[in-house]
Amino acid sequence: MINDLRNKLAEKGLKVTPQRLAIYGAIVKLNTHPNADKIIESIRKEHPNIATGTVYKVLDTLVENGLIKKVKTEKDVMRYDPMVESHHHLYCTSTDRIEDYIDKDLNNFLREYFQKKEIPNFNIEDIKLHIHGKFIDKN
Amino acid sequence: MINDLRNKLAEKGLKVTPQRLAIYGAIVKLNTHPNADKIIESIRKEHPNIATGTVYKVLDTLVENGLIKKVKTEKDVMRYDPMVESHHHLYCTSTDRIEDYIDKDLNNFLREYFQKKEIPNFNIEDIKLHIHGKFIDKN
DNA sequence: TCTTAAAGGAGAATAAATCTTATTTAAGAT
DNA sequence: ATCTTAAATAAGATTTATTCTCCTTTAAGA
Ligand SMILES: [Mn+2]
Ligand SMILES: [Mn+2]
Ligand SMILES: [Zn+2]
Ligand SMILES: [Zn+2]
Repeated sequence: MINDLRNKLAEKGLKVTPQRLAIYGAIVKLNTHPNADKIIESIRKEHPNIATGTVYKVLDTLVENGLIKKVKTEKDVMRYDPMVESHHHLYCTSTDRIEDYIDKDLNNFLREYFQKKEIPNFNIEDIKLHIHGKFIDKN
Repeated sequence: MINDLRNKLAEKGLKVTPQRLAIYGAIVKLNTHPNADKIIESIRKEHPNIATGTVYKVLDTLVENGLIKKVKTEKDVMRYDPMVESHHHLYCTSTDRIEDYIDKDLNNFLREYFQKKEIPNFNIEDIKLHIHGKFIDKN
């Protein structure tokens, strides 16, 4: 998956740098839709000298090139997602946990639904569900 | 609608202050899911002396008491919504325009859909669609 | 190996939001 | 109508996430 990134960066004419690989690697490894701080914390173990500004810059670059996505939250902090295919999210209403929710059936339904029922004066490009609730696992 | 707020504040044991009325009134009047800055800009015309910190404080209070809602964005800034009944949003992908999307049929479908197809280890409380695309009006 | 534009490091700057403290005020009690 | 008091506000400092500036380093192609 890091090699995927190498290729995608090269394709786009972007330099393959250790910083970019580390940051992308951290987002994938953490697998928790981390924010910049969590990413920095993670990469500093192996690369103690990557600058904070670099992390934000790399995140922007990766987003602009479609290699990661931003995840919206109710807090004043952005989070990042290595899954670039359109999918939905489960938001915990009592913690900051965010998980992926993938549902092809639902996507198909939504596509058909909005093909029939057009929204006046609006051209849909993408639909994401924000599913709010509580995770109920043993811990 | 401002009188609604007076009552709701009183019900909750909160003081009815000019600041709270002005801020809530601005959100309703602007009708554009404004951010704190836009709200401040609007209220300062009539109430030039309301402090910035007060606006944020009041917004928090209103959110905590369910009188307004936060609206998530891809930017590092929170926006606010006077419509507290659960509804969906249209997000413009080229401007910061956000509009309400209300669709009872869709809500009914979603309720049924997720009654049948449960999400493992997750208890749904609310579902919001973020519909991304472009407004196509004449201007 | 050389060249060079792109990228990163360091730290200052900015913008949104929060916090602190003194002052004011809404609202209930007298 | 006045008094009392907890709640709310004003002002401005502070924090936090993010962005910017400027200089140095480096990836990648020649
Ligand atoms: Mn900011
Ligand atoms: Mn911020
Ligand atoms: Zn995701
Ligand atoms: Zn709305």
